[in-house]
Amino acid sequence: MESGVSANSRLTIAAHALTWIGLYQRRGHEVATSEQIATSVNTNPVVIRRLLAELRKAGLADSRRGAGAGWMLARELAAITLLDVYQAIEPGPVFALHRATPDHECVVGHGIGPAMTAVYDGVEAALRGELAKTTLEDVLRDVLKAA
Amino acid sequence: MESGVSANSRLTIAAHALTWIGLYQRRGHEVATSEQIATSVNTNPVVIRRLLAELRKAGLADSRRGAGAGWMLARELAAITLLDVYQAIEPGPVFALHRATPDHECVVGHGIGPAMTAVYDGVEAALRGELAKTTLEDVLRDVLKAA
DNA sequence: GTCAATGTAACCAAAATAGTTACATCAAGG
DNA sequence: CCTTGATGTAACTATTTTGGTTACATTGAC
Repeated sequence: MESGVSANSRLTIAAHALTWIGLYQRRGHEVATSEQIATSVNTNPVVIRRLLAELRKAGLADSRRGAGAGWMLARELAAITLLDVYQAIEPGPVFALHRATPDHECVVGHGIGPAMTAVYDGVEAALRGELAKTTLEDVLRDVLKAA
Repeated sequence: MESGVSANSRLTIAAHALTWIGLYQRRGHEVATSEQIATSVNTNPVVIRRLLAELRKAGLADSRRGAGAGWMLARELAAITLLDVYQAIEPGPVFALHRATPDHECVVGHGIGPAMTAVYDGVEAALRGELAKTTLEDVLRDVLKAA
């Protein structure tokens, strides 16, 4: 999973799930089930459980088992940024180097890796900085505004 | 190809190829063949030709056919930024929305798409801004410095 | 006309993500 | 203490994307 190519829709689904739980709790419910969330996301409950398990590991969500089981937030929506969510799902790098290692005898083949890595590090930093700007509270506000 | 999820290693390969051509031309050669480039990149010449064809469409590279055929730069390395290359290969978005459309009856399912799209637009803009900072001349300088 | 390269279609392989089924496990509450 | 409704997780399948390969028509300087 750590060598994956892209977070793809995982960040969208994760933000959707957490925002859903947050709104549901705000309406007075204790916990949300993976089935309820899956219905809103339009996917399989197992996909939600797997994703929420990763978010729990990162300290963003929590779950209860047994009767009256379900999911809850581990922090307020306002205390969770999209960067937190992004890092919780451990996406692979946005850009990858060569699949097969280039010819090290060649000057370009030898030096291109480090050169591009430096650039890609800057890109990832910019991406993270941008994601850090938005909290799930911001997302929920936008969501309710659109309704 | 325009609905792809990630540029992945394509930006790396494209930058590698163009830098290689630039250095080769700087050493007095007129054109570079896809086979020479493929050797340095360690891939199949067809992969290089396909990629360079996209770069040609974007006005970054040019090719000659017949005897003495091969590839050349359409602009100086210093006049090509990594953003130019990135846009030339038309990568899919870094983040995707839901694969299956979420439940529009649900408030969150209805509003989450636009909310996340706004965020993702900001991320893409930051990413592009970062890529625009580096030219292939910068890349070549780093490459030669590492040698 | 020869020949070495591009141009491009068609296909195959590999990797990652998403979706599905199945079932063990848990814990509240009767 | 046992029923019940949920989580936890493994195993499998399907889909998508990317990269690699083969094959062959086309080009144009010599």
